[in-house]
Amino acid sequence: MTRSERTRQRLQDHAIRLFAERGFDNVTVEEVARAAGVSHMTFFRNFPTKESVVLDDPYDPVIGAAIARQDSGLSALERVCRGVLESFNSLDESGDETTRIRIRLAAAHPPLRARIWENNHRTEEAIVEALAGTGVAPLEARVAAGAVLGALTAALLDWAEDEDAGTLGDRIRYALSQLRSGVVGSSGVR
Amino acid sequence: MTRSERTRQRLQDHAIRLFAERGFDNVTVEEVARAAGVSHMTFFRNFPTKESVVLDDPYDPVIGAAIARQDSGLSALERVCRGVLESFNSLDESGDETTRIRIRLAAAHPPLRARIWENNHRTEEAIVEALAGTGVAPLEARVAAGAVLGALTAALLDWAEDEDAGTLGDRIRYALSQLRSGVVGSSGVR
DNA sequence: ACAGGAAGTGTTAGTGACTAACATTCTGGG
DNA sequence: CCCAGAATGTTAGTCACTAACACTTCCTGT
Repeated sequence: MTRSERTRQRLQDHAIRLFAERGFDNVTVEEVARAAGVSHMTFFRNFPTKESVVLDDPYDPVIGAAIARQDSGLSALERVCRGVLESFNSLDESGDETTRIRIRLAAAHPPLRARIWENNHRTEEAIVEALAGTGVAPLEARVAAGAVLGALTAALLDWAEDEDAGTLGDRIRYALSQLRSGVVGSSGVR
Repeated sequence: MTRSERTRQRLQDHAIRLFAERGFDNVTVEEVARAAGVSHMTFFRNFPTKESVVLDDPYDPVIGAAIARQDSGLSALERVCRGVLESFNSLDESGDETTRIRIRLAAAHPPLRARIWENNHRTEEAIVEALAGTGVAPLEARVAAGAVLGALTAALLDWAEDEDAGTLGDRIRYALSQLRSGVVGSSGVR
């Protein structure tokens, strides 16, 4: 781990800690930087915005690859579901407790919460690209991605705020299984 | 229309115009305010943020009411779909061209695009409340709402950027019909 | 070990979104 | 016409974020 990477890690750790202690809006970037022993310029060289230090995780390539791997005989929606599930299953199930703190911070703060969708948009693009390789139209891919990410994010935020929820993996599996079966229940009607 | 309402309208019109002409980031709040003949303080008394002047539309109560009206024998997902569709059908199909400009502005600008989800979160809460009245659990309601809003928003953004797309209503109907049928296509597998 | 360039960092000064406080003007009902 | 309350302006401030430039630290090849 290079010195620069350690600085970045230190910045993120102190930031999360201070935000959790005193609230996102009551901590300045200057304070975070000082706590990590650097200047505010170093903060911004490592994180483009104050918000990004909380919402920093690059899952997109993994998800894109998993989706591209799905059987092209399945519907776009089903392939996205399965790809997302596989991606999360491959992560450490024990889960980082820090992840929960970070999601909770975001859930409690509307601007942060909104910005989760900047990450989701990148993931959406990765999904569109993965599906385009097997001939799925962009709009169809986008709608499938939007639905799955919408359900997923709802479950994620709910999980973070719910004190005695189970594991994140369980929550995700539940949300996607609901999405998959949700429409079938009405198939006889109209 | 009171004078205050007219000022607000003038602010929004000039803001959208200037943003469309020169880009969101290249217009200051001060300039918008001057164009509307007021000071920046008046701008912020009418709109909480610079971003909110673009993303201002309160559909939530309409959607909530439409969902509450759905047959409780249907799945949560299906009820949300139908409620959203009914709400949009009841709007003027001719559609405001301004709406398109506003969505296009948001689509092209990541921070704005993200903030669409602050509106969506309000809509989600309205949906959860509407479904709670008929005994649907919050998490189930949230997942259904997230999926439908995710698909809907993807279609909306795609529509705004696509020059020769049809009407917004058609686009929405297409997106939701894809969501409804998307899972069924895989019902035979696994 | 050492020169030298690259990469990381600090300082300073600036822009622009947003807020608080208070003085001023305007508006609508009596 | 008058006056209470709402709408607006002025001023001064905080804080996120950026540009420019000087400085220090690290790494590489010899």
